[in-house]
Amino acid sequence: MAANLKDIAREAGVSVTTASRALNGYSDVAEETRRKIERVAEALGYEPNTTARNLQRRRTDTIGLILPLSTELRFSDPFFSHFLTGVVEETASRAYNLNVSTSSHEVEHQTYLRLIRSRRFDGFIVVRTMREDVRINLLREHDIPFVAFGRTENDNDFHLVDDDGYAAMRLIVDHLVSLGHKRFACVSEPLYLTKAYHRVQGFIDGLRAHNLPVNDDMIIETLFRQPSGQAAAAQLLDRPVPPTAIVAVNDLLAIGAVAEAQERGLRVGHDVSTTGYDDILLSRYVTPPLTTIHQSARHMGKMVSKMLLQLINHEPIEEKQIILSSTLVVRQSSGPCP
Amino acid sequence: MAANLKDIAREAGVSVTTASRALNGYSDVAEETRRKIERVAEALGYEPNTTARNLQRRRTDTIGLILPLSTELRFSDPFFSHFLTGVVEETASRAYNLNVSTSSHEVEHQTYLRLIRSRRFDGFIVVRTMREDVRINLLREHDIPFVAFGRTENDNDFHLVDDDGYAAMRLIVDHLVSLGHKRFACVSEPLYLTKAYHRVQGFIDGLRAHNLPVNDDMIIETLFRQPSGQAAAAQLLDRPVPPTAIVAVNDLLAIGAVAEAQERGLRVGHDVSTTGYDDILLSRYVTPPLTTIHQSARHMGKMVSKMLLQLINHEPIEEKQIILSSTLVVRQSSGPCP
DNA sequence: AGTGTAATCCGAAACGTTTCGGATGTCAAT
DNA sequence: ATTGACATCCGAAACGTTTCGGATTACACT
Repeated sequence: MAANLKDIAREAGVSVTTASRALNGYSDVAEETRRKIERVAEALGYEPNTTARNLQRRRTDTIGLILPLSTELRFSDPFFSHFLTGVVEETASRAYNLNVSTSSHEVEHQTYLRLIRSRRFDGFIVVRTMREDVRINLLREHDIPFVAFGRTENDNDFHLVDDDGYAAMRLIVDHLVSLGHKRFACVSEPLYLTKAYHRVQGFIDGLRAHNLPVNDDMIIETLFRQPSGQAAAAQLLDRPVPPTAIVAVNDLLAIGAVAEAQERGLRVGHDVSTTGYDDILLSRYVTPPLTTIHQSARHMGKMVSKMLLQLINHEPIEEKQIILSSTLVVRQSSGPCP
Repeated sequence: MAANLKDIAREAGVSVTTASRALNGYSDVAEETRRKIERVAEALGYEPNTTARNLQRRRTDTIGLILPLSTELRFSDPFFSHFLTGVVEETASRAYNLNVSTSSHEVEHQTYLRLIRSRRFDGFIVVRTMREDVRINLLREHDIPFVAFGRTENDNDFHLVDDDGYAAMRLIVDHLVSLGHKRFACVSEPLYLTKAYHRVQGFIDGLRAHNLPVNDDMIIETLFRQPSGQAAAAQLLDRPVPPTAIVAVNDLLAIGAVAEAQERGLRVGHDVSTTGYDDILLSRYVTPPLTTIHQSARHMGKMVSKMLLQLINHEPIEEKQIILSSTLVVRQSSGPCP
């Protein structure tokens, strides 16, 4: 039903070759012939069959983004959906396709192997990097273009964009220390995630820099969202000597912690201070509004995509690694130490 | 570098045909040969080239979802990102690919035409339906499988999933009337969106059912997010006889309205009542928590995808149109009429 | 008349897969 | 020896595009 090149060629009285070359702007076709072919193509509603073209060109103009869905689907995370917005905008603006899929953690290795070998994507965006990341190793071995959103623990010799969670967390600690806090706790996502790990390291080194004691039970490693934050806060506040400052590695965890404190009749920002990270929309509207770290998820999504497209098309890339610094936003969830 | 069928065939000492048939489970290949071929395929890390397979099969196992990006990118909308989560889950679980792209409103017609003709997708998910929807007309003309998330104004003879915004809005009005409210206003997204239109109709008919007056200036048509809601509320509260109940067609608009009321020193839930729609995460955590309509975005995303996959694969579909009823969630942003 | 050049055009192969329509060989039954 | 049935294999075409390497023609210049 849909017209193909053969139809055009027949209708215009030329060969398939000439039809193809005319429509692709080659110079060895007469102006008049070209116009004729274009007229026919227009009339028949011709559009090249993407699959056939991809096969011949040995590229798909498609990039893949595989969401790791482990314990909790990371996708409904507000921060991540902004990131994705940036990715979609950038890829669409360069006429690339974005393919979104999921894979559970257990089969991630096979999934990537299958996707790489089936030559479906010209490149990958790797999100939610882990300290030891099998996906990144795989992509490197196969020499497939990719850009990671985040780092791994050691060998970071690949293209990536990340925010400087370590430095940002030190800002948080400095801020709380300046408010007089001395008893700290940290609520973290799983530490196999590089992002969480860096933030916790920043937390620890921040305390050390102020000669404050650091010990293991100050850090609670849990999952990603409010219920986890709330449970962690409950555990902390039950202690004989509870912390006065609870530092969470993301906003949702902080919001859970705030809820727990409030259920116990504590005034957040007075009796206890809590901070988040990401500056999702929510954090401005909760009560009290959350002190947190602002980063532009959408912008990072754009940067990652842009770099990947440059990589795929062998365009020059200024910086192979981009580490963005994020800023502290002080709101009312943090206040002087009681 | 990546092995193809020819490599396998050579290595296993059979023809390409036999290699293909062996790996695709045809019965006319000897058990021993099959095992040999499978061994070779495994050893060479063979995975069929998706593009070549797609070309031959005349299908791509890919569905398209084009985000309309008009005045405000609808994608960072929390409700929508949950919807997308459902879509991703469902498509991935059936080994389909999901392709996400954007198109600005002005060129939507061309974009769809191009995508349809280039045979890139086996089907489409149409989101954010409009009362007159050119995309739907186009897809119908070309006889391409698609499922819409939402209805159009008149001819709805296609596959769709929607929530019953009309009925839900009547629940809202009933609730507010039972609290004694008489002076109403409605803050709406652009009315060319069927969703907004239905909700506003429910609002109007709800008032009529209670013999309350309805007039044009009770309804403010604006954009999608908090700033628009705030501006609309400002306009409403500036009136000589301001409304006591402000009904918004989504949560973000309601949150903007709440902010405006609070900046004027009004106590929301006492001096003025405000309601939202969608029950996004945020609405539970704002102060006061928002009375709203709960719908499961993720579930709807799953249903839309499921129906589309059934449609593509000619599986039986129980219901061509699914209209889900949503439930009222009463929180503290609505209270007795002062 | 022969040569060179430029402008146009096109046949055929290639990308990697699937599948139609046989071909070949074996073996039992006549 | 012939036939039929069955198991196993494969050549070649097809999907729709791009592109390499000429082929053809026209025309100007020796």
